[in-house]
Amino acid sequence: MATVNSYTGVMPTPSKISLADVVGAALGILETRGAAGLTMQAVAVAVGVRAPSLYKHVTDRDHLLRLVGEATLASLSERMDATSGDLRALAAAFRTFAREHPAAYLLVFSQESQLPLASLEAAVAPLLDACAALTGPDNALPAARTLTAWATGFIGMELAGQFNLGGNVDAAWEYGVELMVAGMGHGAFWEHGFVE
Amino acid sequence: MATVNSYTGVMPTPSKISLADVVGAALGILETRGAAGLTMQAVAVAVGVRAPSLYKHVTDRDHLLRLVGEATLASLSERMDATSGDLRALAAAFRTFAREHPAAYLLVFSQESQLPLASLEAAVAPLLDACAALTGPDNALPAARTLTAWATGFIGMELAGQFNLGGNVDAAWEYGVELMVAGMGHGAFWEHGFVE
DNA sequence: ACCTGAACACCGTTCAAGT
DNA sequence: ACCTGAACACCGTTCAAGT
Repeated sequence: MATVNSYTGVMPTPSKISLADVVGAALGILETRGAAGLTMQAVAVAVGVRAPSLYKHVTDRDHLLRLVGEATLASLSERMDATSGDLRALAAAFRTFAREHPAAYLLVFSQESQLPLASLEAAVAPLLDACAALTGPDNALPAARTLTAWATGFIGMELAGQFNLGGNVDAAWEYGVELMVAGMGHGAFWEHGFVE
Repeated sequence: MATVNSYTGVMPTPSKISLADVVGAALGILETRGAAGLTMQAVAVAVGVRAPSLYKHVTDRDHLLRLVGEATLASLSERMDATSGDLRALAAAFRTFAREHPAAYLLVFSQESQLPLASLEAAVAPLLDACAALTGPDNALPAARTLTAWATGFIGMELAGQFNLGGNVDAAWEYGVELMVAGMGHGAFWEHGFVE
């Protein structure tokens, strides 16, 4: 009895590329050639196919970018979960990931990401927990927003090379971490209460 | 004696558009249609000319974006200088400007800006001074970096609509400001000293 | 000396036609 | 049922030709 493989002349051609292939190739191109180099054409070449064929696996370039972003978030989540849960360790893991995968990081944490917030929050959840542990429940949300704003802002500036005044960038990072930890620890400065 | 204007048939055609016209049109398009809508074609139509003519005034689309960014930084600088110099007021002015001109703000403070750092620093200089007044000279630089990282990160998230957990976003902003002010005021948490 | 039409290279995307 | 070539719309940019 003939196998499917020996019969390709008769059977409908089985697809030689999977969605995982496409996303994987896109991730590789993103890291080596940056976001601008991540063209449908480049992905097609990488997986050994012509550009139009990609639309069998992906509705859009935007769709592909979203899948790449989700894959990136998944590995970031892994990394965060693997830390001790200490706020300093979490912040360090976050920054390390960004420096290792700058283009993928920026894809996720830039304005156009449009990722489902659920996955984004899952990745950052350990950070929020660490904040809540310091502030107590009432100030947990504004504290978490302060921390994530600072971290993403710092990393964005670092990746953009906007820290050109010299000085010790690592020391500035640690200064920020310690300021956050200290401020969240005793919230005496915060008299207004949370709701206006 | 014939004026130049009455003689246009003979004189080399005087340019009907100026660089200021081009930059002004680009600023308008940026605000109304966003960065993606800011095409050379759109600018050309706005100033009443065909796209190739723009290259008489601008070497590149990148060049045009840089000019737009510099114009944006100039008005931001004005705004910052018009405040009292108090750190809370400066931060508020910065955020207000970003919300009034989100596309222009993002053009300047995103990864691809490539603006001369001199003008960028001029715009933020009052912020740095306010930090130095709180921390003293030794910690001024890391403190300023912490503050600008937090502010740009917060605004970036706000403009991207990434604050979807409900709660009071304005309160989170003020929580952050007060945490910064308090932390910079008494730097007791910062034992390491600045240089490692 | 400015402006223009035409052209080029390069995108993303569609679709009828191949196998 | 997947893949392809050809085509389309839309970019930025160049350049010879108009005035």
